[in-house]
Amino acid sequence: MTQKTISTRRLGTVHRWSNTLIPTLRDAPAEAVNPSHRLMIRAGCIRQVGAGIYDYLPLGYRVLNKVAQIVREEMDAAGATELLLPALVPIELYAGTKRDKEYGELLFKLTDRHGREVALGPTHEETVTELVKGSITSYKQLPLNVYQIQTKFRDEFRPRAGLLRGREFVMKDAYSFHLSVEGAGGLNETYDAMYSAYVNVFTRCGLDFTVVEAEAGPIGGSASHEFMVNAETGEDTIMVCPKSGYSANVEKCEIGPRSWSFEADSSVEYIKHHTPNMPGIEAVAEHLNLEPSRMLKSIVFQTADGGPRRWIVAVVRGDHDVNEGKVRDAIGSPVAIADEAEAKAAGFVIGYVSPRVVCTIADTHLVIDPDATTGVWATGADERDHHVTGFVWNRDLDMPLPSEEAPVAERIMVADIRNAMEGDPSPRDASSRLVARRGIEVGHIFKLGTKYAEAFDLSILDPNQKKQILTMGCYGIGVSRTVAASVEMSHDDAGIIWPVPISPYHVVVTVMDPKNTEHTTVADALALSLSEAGIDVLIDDRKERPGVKFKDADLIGIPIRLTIGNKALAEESVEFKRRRDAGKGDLVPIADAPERCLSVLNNGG
RNA sequence: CGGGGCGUGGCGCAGUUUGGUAGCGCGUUUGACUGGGGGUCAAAAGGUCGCAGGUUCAAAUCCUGUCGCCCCGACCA
Repeated sequence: MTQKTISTRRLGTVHRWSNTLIPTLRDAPAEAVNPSHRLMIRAGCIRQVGAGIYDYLPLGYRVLNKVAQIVREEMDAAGATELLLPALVPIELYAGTKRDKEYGELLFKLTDRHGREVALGPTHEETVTELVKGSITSYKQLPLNVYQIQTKFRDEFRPRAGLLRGREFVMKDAYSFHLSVEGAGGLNETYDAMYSAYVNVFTRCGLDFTVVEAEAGPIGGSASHEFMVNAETGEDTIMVCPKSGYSANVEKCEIGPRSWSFEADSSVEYIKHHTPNMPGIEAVAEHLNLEPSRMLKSIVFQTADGGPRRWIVAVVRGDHDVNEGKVRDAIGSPVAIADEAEAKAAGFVIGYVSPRVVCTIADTHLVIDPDATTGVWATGADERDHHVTGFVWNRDLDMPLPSEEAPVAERIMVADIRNAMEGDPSPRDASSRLVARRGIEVGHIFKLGTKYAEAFDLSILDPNQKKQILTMGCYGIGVSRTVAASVEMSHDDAGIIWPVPISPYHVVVTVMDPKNTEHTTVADALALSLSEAGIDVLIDDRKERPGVKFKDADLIGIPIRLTIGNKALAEESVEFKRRRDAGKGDLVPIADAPERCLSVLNNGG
């Protein structure tokens, strides 16, 4: 008799604590500092192997896989398809886009037995571009969006905070290819689809997050958004307008209109002071006994657009920070901090530069932040070891000054060129002020444009038989970082509190007395019916004291605990407790338990 | 890349100043008692003190070098 095999699928997983590896720790290793790092180690999710290198133990790996699976489903639903790229990438590929230099030390490099140089891929723009170049032959195959979920490598100078900044980490990267930016099949369409997919991913993961406008960064490109998990312990600062909903990375955040003028009391005396070895604002301010906010900070940039070099002196208030991206946007050309030797040769006294250089050094332009206009200032004396006080723009600068009506004068302009700060006017609602919040970047989407396609000459004939360079987008999610971010976002003194969708198990069945067959029988039956409802179950069948099991259950953060003990069994019940509730929970008839679990899990645990 | 700190059983730490045969708590193993929020008692296993060299009769301890790890800053998808 032939036996027919049918495909079956288990809905939920049932594991026994005694059969898996969950080495919980009462104390975290001294070197772990961040909540996610400490708790994930204590909960037996990860172990440190080296700086920025970790083992993923079963518990941690289950969470990682759940996040990855959600990412996968949403990417597939948004029209992207998965593939796998190599971790080992020949160095020539990165040399093609000069990123072997741009990444510099961040790139893990190794030499194989034949002396070839190979990099451990930190990201794969070059690899996919090369792949697509060799495999796409017609514009009819566009648009195309492919992605991979895999380990990436970056030799971070200072890895830290556990999974938040490792040297080896799991990342999803998607790359899209288009004939155009606008229109059907264009970059914008896919970018928007990815944006929605990302919102879905992080919502489904159960995370509290904010989408912010971001700088494109060294990867190149135009528009860019970051997805930030809201957490006090986050490394990134984001600015939010509570009224309009505008939010942006602090590096990108615009500042609303600020009124300004160059009028000031010109009766104050202009005095030169000896300030030996004090190129910094702080020291000078202290020496002259005034606030840094009464000083001007003048940073010398040079244009970096390949054309004839111009000097750009960015002037902000002493307590503010110049934003290079804003300077670039203001003058409409890429800029870089001036080469110190060249700037000195041109006559800049680096460390003691004042706005007056615009009058004395050729090809020099001034960009002034509104907050650095009106008033009487202290600034450099354009002379080594000297500063001046009593600097007044409209008296001490022999050059046409702009006004609010005409913010660009001959070689001087006023523009928003500093980093936003809490309390600054919102750029979207004049009546509102910006608020600063902390976040952890878990996703980033970019419109890359043609940078990589050009570097690899990735072009194709369009319907008009014209050769066209392809336009690209790239979309990353830090999968392992997302896991850590969710712990940063959601934990308490007792341990982790996993969001339901990414929790390693949904229910932990705590068996009070594993030697009591009634206990184990009920536990097994319960686990079975829970798993049939699609619930992942961990049975704590260890011969441990109840206190140990309760503490561990809290530590590893499973959303629901069902306790099986004599007290509840006497009433044909189990004890039901949500992780986020305090106390002992309440009795639920055994037969009703799966229903109850399901309804609580469906409502976010 | 600048500044600081730390390497001693699985984890947390003492011992280093002033050299003298390595200790505590937790955890682990065995037994007994116990049995609903990290229990008690008893017994036991487990460390060439990161590594290498030097000084010394003698080095966890002093000297030199080296490797590793962490924190702050800078930098950074």
